[in-house]
Amino acid sequence: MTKFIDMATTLSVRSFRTALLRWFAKHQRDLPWRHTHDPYAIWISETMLQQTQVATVRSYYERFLERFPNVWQLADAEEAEVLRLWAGLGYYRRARQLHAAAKQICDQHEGQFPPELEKLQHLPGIGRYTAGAILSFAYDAPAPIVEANTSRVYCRLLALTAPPSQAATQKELWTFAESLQPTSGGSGALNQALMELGSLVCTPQAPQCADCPVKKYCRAYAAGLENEVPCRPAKQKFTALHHALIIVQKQKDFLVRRNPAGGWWEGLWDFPRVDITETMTALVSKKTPTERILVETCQAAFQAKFDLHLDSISHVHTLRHGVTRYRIRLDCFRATSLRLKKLPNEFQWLPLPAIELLGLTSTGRKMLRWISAQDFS
DNA sequence: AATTCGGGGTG
DNA sequence: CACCCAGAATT
Repeated sequence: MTKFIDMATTLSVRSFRTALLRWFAKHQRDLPWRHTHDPYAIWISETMLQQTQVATVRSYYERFLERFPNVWQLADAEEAEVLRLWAGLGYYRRARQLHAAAKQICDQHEGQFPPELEKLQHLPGIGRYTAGAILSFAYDAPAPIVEANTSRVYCRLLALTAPPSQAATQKELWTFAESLQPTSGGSGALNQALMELGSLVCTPQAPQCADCPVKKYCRAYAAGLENEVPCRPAKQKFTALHHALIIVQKQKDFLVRRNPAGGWWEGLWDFPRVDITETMTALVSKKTPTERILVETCQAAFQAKFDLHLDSISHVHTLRHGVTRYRIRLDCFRATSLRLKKLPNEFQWLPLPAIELLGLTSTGRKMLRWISAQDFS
């Protein structure tokens, strides 16, 4: 704290805050969660915003609050309904934890958010950042925050060249965030302003230092290091996966499956799919697989995994999508008939309008749109 | 301390 | 395609 003040010419943290807040008052975006001090609404927005961009969250946030206006209604909901409203946002664990936390808040805290950092952090899905956000935005309590935007802003203000992910750097960032907090109100606005600065001016690439209201406090700017700081993590390496998906139709119904516990997309619906990575890499190293090989592999994989025997399969579509460190090639097949002894109960036959209402994975929704455009009938 | 959770928007 | 995102929990 003193380090920063010493560095920042003769001006104090107070002047820093004033300059930042003046800029914020003029340039802040109009975001739906800035119109409320309801800790519940703020909690929903912060959870949705975890690792998810503002533009993506907007519509989800409004729809979710409309469906679950308060913590009691969320606690009383079916998990499937919560997942349905979350479908497409990703990180579905967040939705399940949100639901679990809502139940805890109703059962153990009489529906009130405990206005203490520690108790908030005991709730599933609420870590240090989210707890600080709820406290400062809802109650204007002096709680520091560090997330993607503020982390970058702090790193540049302090000219921290070490990787921000390192534990020691993290500690510095939280200490610095703490040192910026006002003691007599205004934490909420300050934290919002810090994030907004990171989002609009102190951007990851090509930060607009000329327009920065606090450039005179910035060590990176003074040293011409604004493009070097914060240092970037090493490039991610991806693992290639190959999945096969089947579209099976019985009159107006299509076969869909709910992902079981313990795997990816738990609780979300999709068209039946299997992993064929191993077989495919063994069969065709690098070359584009022929349709015949794809079809046979798909057939064998569904037989092995679900004891499903598919007839007359044809390859109809290919999707590519990313899941964290994986890059998945998804080959889609249409099977006109299948034989099986007994359909496991995670499967269902449903018409397209009913499938539309399920909590589908993103690929599930893509496939649904694709099928609707196909004139299968 | 590193890994694992999705998915979409943007250049 | 590469990069990035209002992180948290688990190992």
